[in-house]
Amino acid sequence: MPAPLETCLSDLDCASSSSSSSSSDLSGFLTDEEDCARLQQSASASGPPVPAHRGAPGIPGVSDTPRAHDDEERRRRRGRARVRSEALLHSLRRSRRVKANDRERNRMHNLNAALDALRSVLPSFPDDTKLTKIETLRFAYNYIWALAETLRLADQGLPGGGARERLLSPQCAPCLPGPPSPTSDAESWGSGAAASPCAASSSPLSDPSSPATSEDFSYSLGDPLFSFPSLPKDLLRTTPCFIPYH
DNA sequence: TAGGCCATCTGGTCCT
DNA sequence: AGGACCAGATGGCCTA
Repeated sequence: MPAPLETCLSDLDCASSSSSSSSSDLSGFLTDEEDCARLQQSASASGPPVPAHRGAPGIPGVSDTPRAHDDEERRRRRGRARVRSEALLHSLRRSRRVKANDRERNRMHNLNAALDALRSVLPSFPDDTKLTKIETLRFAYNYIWALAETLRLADQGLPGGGARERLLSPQCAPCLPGPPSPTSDAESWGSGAAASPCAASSSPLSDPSSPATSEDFSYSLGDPLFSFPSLPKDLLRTTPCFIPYH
C-alpha cells in the first residue's frame, strides 16, 4: 500500500535539512512505494526542524562568527532539501500519472475489443469496409431493431408480413445479413408491406423475391440510415431507427 | 490541403 | 485513497 501523498508531503515539510544519504534518482519513474520510502527516509534522516537562530541578547549577529556560519550552512541544506523534495514530488506525481495513463489505455483497448466483437456479429459489408465506431453503434442499433421487428411480425402470425420487403429495402438492407435462406417461405417474404414508418418511407427492391445482390445492398456509410434519431430515449424504444438526422 | 477518424494524454469527477 | 469513467486537447494517418 503506497503511502498517501499527503503523508509524504507533510514529511517533506518537516524536513528542513537533509543528509546526503538520499540520492535523487530522477531518471526514469519510481513506484509510489519507492518514492515514499525515499521521501520518508529523507525526512527521518534530516531530524526535527532546526529552530531559527535566536542569537545572544545584546550581541549583534556577525557573519563570520561560528554561529552565523552554522546558520548559513543550515540555510543551504534547507535549500538543497527543498529542491530534492520538489523533484521527488514531481517524480511521484509523474509516476501516478503514468500509471493512470496505462490504465486508461487499457480501458480504451478493452472498449475497442468490445466494438470489434460487435462488428463481428453484424452483417459484413460488401466492400469489407471496416465500420467506424459510430457507424458500428448505429448499425447495431438498426440491426437489432430490424430483427426485433421481424420477430414481432412473426408473433403476430404474419410470417414475414412484408418484413422481407421492408428489411431488404434500400433503407433497411443493412439490417439484414443477406437474403433469406432457400428453405424459407419465399411467398410469405415477398408480399405485402407491414404498416411501419420504415415501410412507409422505404422503396422495395425491384424484385423482392429474388436474392439480394451486392448491388441491392449498395449504400454509403454516410447514409442517414445509419443515424440515430435525435429523439428522447422513451421514443427511441418504440420508434424505428431510420430517422435521418442532419 | 481540409476534414474525418483514431490513439493517447491529461485533469476532473464519481464510485467503491 | 485509488481506480473507473469522462471529456477536452493534441497530433498522426488517411482520403477526397
